[in-house]
Amino acid sequence: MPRTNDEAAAALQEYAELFALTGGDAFRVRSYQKAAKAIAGYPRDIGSADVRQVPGVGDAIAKKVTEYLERGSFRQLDDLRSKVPDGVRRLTRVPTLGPKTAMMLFDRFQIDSPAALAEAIEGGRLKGVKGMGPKTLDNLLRGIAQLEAAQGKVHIGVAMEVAERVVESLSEYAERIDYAGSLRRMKDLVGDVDVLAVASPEIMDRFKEQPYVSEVIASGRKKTSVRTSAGLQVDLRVVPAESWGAAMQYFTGSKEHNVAVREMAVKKGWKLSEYGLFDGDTVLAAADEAEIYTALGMQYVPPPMREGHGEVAAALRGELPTLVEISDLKGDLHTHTDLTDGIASLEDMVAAAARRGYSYYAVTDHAPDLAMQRMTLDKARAQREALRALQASHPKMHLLHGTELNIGPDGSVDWPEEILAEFDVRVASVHSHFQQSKAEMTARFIAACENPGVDVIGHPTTRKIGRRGPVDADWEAVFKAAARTGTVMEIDSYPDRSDLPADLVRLARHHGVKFSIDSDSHAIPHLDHQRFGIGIAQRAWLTPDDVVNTWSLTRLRRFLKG
DNA sequence: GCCGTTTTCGGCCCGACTGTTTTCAGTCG
Repeated sequence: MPRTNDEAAAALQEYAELFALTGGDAFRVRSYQKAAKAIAGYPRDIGSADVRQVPGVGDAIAKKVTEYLERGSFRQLDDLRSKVPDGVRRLTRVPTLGPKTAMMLFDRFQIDSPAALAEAIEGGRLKGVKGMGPKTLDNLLRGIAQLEAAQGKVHIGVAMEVAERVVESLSEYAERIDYAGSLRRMKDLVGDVDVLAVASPEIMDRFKEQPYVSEVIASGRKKTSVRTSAGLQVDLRVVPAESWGAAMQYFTGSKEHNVAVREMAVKKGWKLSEYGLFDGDTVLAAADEAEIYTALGMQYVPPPMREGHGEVAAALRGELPTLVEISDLKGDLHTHTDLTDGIASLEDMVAAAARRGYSYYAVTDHAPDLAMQRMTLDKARAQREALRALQASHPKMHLLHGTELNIGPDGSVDWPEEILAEFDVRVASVHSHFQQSKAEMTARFIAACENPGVDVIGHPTTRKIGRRGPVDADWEAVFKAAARTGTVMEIDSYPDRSDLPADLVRLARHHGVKFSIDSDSHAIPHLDHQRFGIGIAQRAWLTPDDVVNTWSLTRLRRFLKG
């Protein structure tokens, strides 16, 4: 993963936001955003490639990026950063609060954080302000509450990038090094990153020197805690080589899982700690994590299952399911191209998918009802022809032409059944009217499931971590409808979506629903995101049989409607 | 600020919803 690209893209995105906040031209804002997106999704490292090759990057942006690569910022960004307090930018994170309102709140009321805004609303300071009626204020308060719910945590995509970077940057100083904690359990929200190392204490100094470290919180011989530039806390612990496995077991958690495992040890008259499994002074297991589970007479419990949801009892009975693995996936059923809001061409996306060794691959660009995408039936059909023509160059991978439909407020989708029948895969997703009542939303999803032209419900809860909460629906009723109609529920692997989340996957599976683990790729690097979807699936104890895109194409086609 | 098979200027992703307004600004996907 080209990290330089992500960082440069983040700087440009920040610049776009600041530029918008200070009343900059909207078309230029869009240019910066477009370039940021293109750089983030560019398959080559812009540190070594010419950034001008990236579509949407011209002379002016290339100059900014070049300066950023040299010194970690650029002049115009520094200027705007000094003009706009950080808190104003944070204000725009509140749903329904955009740049105009944020700037007004700062200029007129010196409000510079979501917390200050909540205080001002509750104190009645904004009563009677033009454009700020009771409903608006109420919505803002709810938005702030939502924001605070995820506070201090980041989604797995951010945490994984930090963790992998820490591990990579320190591996030359360590005999062993790996991340543990909730990230290893593949939780969708991560509060901090735990890294364990077998190394000499000098690794702590090397750690503190890393460019991604913005603040050292605490530092000793055994443990150092830092905050990274992404705002995430990382704890590095040096552990003895002979207790590596026990330390991984202990620091991977969860607390509930560890309590249950330790109880097993106690029942046998043994003791389990981060240093090993002991019978008195005798070491029964310590260096190897799996041996600890074996010594306790149970199956090895994969980290995503370690949540205290009965996995210890199941492992003792030898009844843990065989979890779906990334290598089981035979394809991807939800991806985009630059025909709509993706940034890579059909040819490039298909070629990248082929390199992954898939047996099948569906292109599912947006359907017309999402007006901004300017999709038409003619364009979709032309894309289908182009895809069929590409098939000859990819003899090992079956190309499927799909679409991502929009589920309207009443549950209907973009096209009538006879048009839907032309597509190989029909994903249908909610992209509007997020505020519907629970009853309306439930009826909406059920109607979509009952549509014979809908195969998969895409990113069902429509949440965006840190930005938008899930829609309200009676999921039990929706899943029953999905199971009854043979409608697949998607596990959208895009890390800020992680949707369905694991608890809902578990509920859906209980009702007999099948799943597809899709990347929802909008650029070539996004194809990698399926690993996050696999994490969700494993947390929900899914087996390959539960996941339709582990199946052969023949079985998949038989299962899909129409 | 970017871009070009109407190419160096003049467009650029469009339309709908929400809450407010009395005709529309702001926000979103």
